[in-house]
Amino acid sequence: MPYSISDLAKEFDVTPRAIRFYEEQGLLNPERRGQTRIYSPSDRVRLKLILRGKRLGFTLEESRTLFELYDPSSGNRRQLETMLETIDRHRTHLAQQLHDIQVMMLELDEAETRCARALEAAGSAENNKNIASTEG
Amino acid sequence: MPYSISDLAKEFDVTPRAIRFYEEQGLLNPERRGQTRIYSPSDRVRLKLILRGKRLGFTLEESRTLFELYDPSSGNRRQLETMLETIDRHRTHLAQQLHDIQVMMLELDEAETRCARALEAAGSAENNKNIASTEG
DNA sequence: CAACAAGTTGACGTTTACGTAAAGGGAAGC
DNA sequence: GCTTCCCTTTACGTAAACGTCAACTTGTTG
Repeated sequence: MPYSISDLAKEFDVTPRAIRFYEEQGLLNPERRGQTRIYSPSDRVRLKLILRGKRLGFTLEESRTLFELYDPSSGNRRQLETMLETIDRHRTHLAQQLHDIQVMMLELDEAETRCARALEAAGSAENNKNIASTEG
Repeated sequence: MPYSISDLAKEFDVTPRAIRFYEEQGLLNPERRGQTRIYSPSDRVRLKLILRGKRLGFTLEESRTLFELYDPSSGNRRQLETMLETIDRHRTHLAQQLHDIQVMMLELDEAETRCARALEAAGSAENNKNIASTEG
């Protein structure tokens, strides 16, 4: 059930150095057996969330504040309101990204069409060359 | 119809320094009147695309290669095939992000619920205090 | 027991994407 | 003509997120 640092590194295709760095930044807190880090399944989930955050362009700092949203019981009224604002900001951000992705996907479709057309043209040109050389 | 650097800077909420940097990296090529940069509407669109790329976590380098996809006529067969691969990579990437966003939106909903509950609890506690102090 | 693999802690290096002066040009207004 | 903007280039500084040694400890395997 527990993982070594290289277990996680291999599974998620990151370096042990990166994982240690996330810990240094306060995003992970694995147990230790002596000096050696021992990662629990929940540490593993955390790492997963960190990497998902990275894929969405979040800084490690942002991911860290997102983690705090998982435990709202520890906050006073003021902190809870800040949390709600944070959630709203992230929602807006995600909605913007969602829109960006959809538009870009359409553009990729168009780009693919243009490329395919250009390849076809190049292909037929090459065919002509081949025909010509075959004819010669 | 043309824009100054500060026009664009204001419109897109970036610094002139950033815009000059994008040019330095080969992403923009505005005309000049003397030394002064003059941006056309298409330069403006380019800047927009750069910033959209940034929102999706692309490096400037990646955005630059994406721009090249807009003009496939200038490529030979080998380059066109590379372009198609690039398009496919980006599609996969965007699909992953799309998924990440959807999952995270659900998680934000849950987090909001937890926060609201915690606030409610804190609120009723405060009410009790108020009642107690009103009662005293 | 020697060697090797895998882990550890510094500590400095690197890339990306700008920020931040410094020093100056050119036109517009008083 | 002087000041005030806005623009310019050059150049060094910086934050984030690791990469890359170096030097060392800790099992474990031949």
